[in-house]
Amino acid sequence: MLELAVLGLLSESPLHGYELRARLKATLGTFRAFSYGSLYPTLRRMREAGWITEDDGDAAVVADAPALTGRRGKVVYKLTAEGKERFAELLGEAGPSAWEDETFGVHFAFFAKTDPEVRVRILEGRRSRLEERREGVRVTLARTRSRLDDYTLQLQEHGLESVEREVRWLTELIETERAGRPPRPSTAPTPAHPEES
Amino acid sequence: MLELAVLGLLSESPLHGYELRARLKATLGTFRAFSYGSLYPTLRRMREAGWITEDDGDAAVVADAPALTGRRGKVVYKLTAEGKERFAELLGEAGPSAWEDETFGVHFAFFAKTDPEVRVRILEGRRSRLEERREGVRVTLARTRSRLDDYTLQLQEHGLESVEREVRWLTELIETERAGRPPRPSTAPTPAHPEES
DNA sequence: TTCGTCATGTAATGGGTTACATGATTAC
DNA sequence: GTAATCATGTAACCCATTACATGACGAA
Repeated sequence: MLELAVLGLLSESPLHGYELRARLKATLGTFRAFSYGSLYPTLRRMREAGWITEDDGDAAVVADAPALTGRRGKVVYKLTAEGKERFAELLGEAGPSAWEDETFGVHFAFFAKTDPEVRVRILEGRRSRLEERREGVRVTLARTRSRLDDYTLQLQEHGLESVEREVRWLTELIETERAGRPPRPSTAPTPAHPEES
Repeated sequence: MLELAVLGLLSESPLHGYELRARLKATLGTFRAFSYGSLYPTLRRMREAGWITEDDGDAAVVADAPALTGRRGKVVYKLTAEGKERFAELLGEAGPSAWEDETFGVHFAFFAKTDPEVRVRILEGRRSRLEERREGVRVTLARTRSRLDDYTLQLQEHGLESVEREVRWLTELIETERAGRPPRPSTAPTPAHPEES
């Protein structure tokens, strides 16, 4: 998960850990957040796996002081050839590993670099996943509705509506994909000031 | 998490593990699912903690065959006095542990058994949590919008709308709470047949 | 008699989090 | 010179998952 996200971001430009995390936030939005406690170990593992290397960003600039006692300064990472391969491999996956709750957002975030056919298969896979879930909820809801208290019912229905909303979103995206158009976000330019009461 | 859910369900009636999982699904809906691999160990821990006991459901019925070789038949669990206390304690929590993403749904599911004042504080806590997140996204979105590709943008905006939707939902619930009314779900009785194309 | 579903459980593993420790750089 | 924020990292832990193993029971 984090691995894919890191490969994706580094495929655009070399970055150091701290900056990487900021980009992660900007790229994934509400979908997911990662802490340093998982980012740095992941970077180490990826380095050990040979997918990234340290591209000593400003090492030259401070080339006098460091000498002994392990580095001190930004550690800029960049993709290796194997890393690019690995990224391509992950982008090609069009199974559950790409459309489950925890993973879908990250795959979607790199759709611009994903093969159009893979995109459609992932969108469809996610949609049927959600449709299954929706039907499951509808069935148990129909069976248990009368026994549920107001709050539980409220929770069920809010959940159901969320799923239905995402299904509609996916359907639109799939249609757009089939038409070969890019998904132009038609939304207004996001009001700077919230008008919530 | 699972612990609270189990305490909540057992506070209504004694249940065995398998049934417990079905109720979990019915109660939490789209919010969360648990596997047996976490349910059974949790039940064991809770038994060891003294919160639940085995209320040998139909042990009497099959009282001849079992004898040696550890049980075979349903293991029905029920709350102990300590379990009820623990449940009340968890229901009283009105901090982040009740309104974060992973926990909110479970707490909400047992709102019918939660003190009205605690309910409002949890709803408000969750709402400001989401408002923070919304503002965070709005800010980074305003800063990076032009640099984002269509898909990333699409993801951001879908996420933003989801958050806004939940904020509206919470605001309605809070108003209803303040008015002292129960949250009657006004939605139509859920169409049995999906009319998705 | 065999298939589906009800039912209970364990072992290995995974993928993260929190809290902590440390130090460099920038702005006031 | 000190506070904020940039920057890197580790250790302990948590809460779950997957895959597996086992077995009872009812219906075809």
